[in-house]
Amino acid sequence: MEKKKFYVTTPIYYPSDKLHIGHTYCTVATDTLARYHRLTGDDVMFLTGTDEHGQKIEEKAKEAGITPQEFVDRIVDGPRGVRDLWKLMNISNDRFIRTTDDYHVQSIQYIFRKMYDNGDIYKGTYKGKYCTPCESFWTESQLKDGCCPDCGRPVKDAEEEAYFFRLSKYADRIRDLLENTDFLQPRSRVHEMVRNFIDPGLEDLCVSRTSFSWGVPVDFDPGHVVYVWVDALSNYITALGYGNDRYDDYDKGWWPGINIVGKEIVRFHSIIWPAMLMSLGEPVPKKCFGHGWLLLDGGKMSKSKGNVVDPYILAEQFGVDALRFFLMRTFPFGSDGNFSNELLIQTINTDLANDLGNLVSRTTAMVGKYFGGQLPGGCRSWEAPEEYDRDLTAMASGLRDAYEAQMEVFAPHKALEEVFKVIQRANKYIDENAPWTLAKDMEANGPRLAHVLYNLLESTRICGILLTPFMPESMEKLFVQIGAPADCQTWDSAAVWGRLPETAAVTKGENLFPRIDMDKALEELEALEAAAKKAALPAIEIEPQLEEQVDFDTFCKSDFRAVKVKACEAVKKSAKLLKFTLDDGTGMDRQILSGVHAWYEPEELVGKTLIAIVNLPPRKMMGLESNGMLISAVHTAQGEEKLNLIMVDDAIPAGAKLC
RNA sequence: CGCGGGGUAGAGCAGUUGGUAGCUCGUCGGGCUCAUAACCCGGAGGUCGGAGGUUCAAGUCCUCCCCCCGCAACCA
Repeated sequence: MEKKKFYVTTPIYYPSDKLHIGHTYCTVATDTLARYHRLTGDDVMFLTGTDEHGQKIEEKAKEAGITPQEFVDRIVDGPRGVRDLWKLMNISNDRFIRTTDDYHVQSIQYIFRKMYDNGDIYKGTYKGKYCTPCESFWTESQLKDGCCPDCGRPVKDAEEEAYFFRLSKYADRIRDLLENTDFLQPRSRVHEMVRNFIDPGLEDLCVSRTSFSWGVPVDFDPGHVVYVWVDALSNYITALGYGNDRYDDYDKGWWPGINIVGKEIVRFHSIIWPAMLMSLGEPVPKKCFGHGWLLLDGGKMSKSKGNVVDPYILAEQFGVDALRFFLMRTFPFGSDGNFSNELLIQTINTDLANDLGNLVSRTTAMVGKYFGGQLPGGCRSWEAPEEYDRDLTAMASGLRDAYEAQMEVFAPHKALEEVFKVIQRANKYIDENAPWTLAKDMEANGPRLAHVLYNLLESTRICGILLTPFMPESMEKLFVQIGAPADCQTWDSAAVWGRLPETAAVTKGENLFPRIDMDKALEELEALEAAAKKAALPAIEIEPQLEEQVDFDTFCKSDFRAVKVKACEAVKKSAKLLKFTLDDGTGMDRQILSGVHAWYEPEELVGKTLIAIVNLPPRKMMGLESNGMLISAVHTAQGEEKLNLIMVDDAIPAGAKLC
């Protein structure tokens, strides 16, 4: 029998900035789903990628002084870029599409032309508010106080020639798709879409731009580039080979698939995307699932707020599997959730360290301690099972079905809850049997003890299989520790109690999930985040040069002299000021105050030859008189101001004039 | 009346078709010692935002009001 095909996608992310924990959440969720389906025996295709065109990226690249292609290459393929992140997070995507890939561009042109040829794309006039200096069109709603949101200058009505997609033509079919099928999930999003966009009437969509060039060119009308959403949404089929020769999976029946998306882009995926497919005469996706957001302090995380969470730091600090698990376990998929480092650590400690890790640790330790790492044959069965024996085995035996029911309705958090009920039951089972008491008389109780430990191993085996999609690496380690061979790690075996060989070789290895010291970890995180923030700042910044010129005579009025430091001390009650006593060659000591204590200790300056301007009018600082100013070179490094006093060769006599 | 989501123990959250209000952390007390100062049991703590209504029965359904948060055409 041919395997069932399961095609699942993440959105393609917009690489205008580094990806954050929210992108990671979505990708981990999709990965978990893909791994789950592979486990159940489906033939899986898992796609992710990047959406690389558009005005914003064009602008960002310009700011950075590189081409848009160089810019996206850096974020996608560069160090700690998109691909690195997915590698780190152990994402098992089969394919990675970039909208700048040749084959995709070829397909987009094919798709655009096909929709044009069948009459669904037509040439019209785009009317909007135009900001001339920014060369940008804005919608009414984007305007800030009626002005350009970028530069704040007034906008004017303007028109440009553009192509439009007959979205309105498909309004009824889209409404039917949303209201009368289970295409869009969770159901609550349906109402939102229908009320907001279908009810007021779908307008035709402007699908080309002439105001910028970083996009897929409309091949039959130079000057126009394809609207990024048409470009982006199509990736789900171009990656299968629709309209190109690179792949032939579209024809092999991989489409339709399932689109997992964030709630903010449900609109595009549940209205525009199906309409495009209808226009192309292709089937709409099987499902569109709009998951919720991770919030920070109850609000949205955003670059502008400066509160984005870096997945690299968390994965490196706590482990990839722990982070993956936390994301899937803590937040109901489909609604928003509040992210915090405390919650992350707490979840790791409670579920992974205390419950699961400790269960494996104590079980394997006892098998080692009481039976030398191998249970005796015959331990699988027991003549007169206790109530709690039956309870544990019943729960573990039924776990796979309960888990499956939740996974099938996109509720990974509930699937995990089912697994942890069994893990908690197993911990309790240890107490109920008190193996350490049984072990006191091995002759009488050895067989019973072996049976108890077998039940525990078997329970962890079943849990381990079902946790594999969430924490693939850790579960591999688990299987080694409990001695479960490959045929005891399968989906089928998870539904059958007693598949673990009685005499499996059990080894107590490293702790699977070490307990985390909350206070210490939070402190370290804070330091890491601060360091990352600092590293993100420009390495060196210098003051821009003055445009205004100074005439020679004016310049010559400044009297710069070499001066020698005779004495130097900190000014009392001042954090910055140092008091210099200087030899300026006149034979009279000159006193200058200078705010350089942050960079220099007084004693290290004594004897140095510095440069000062000596004909500034005297000025009082902290009650002391300063006669002139010491000259320094100033710049900013990683956001921090740096200052270097100008020191010259000590052979230069005090009072030498600079000119 | 733009649309949507939310307001449940000190904190953070679950509560599917209405039927004794649960979970994690914290807190208090007890047990155990195999284990990662972990595990197991028990207690205290909630008029489920407010008001009204339907019902034998409402956190759950209906109406009105208050508060918070998102979205409103290129932020998962």
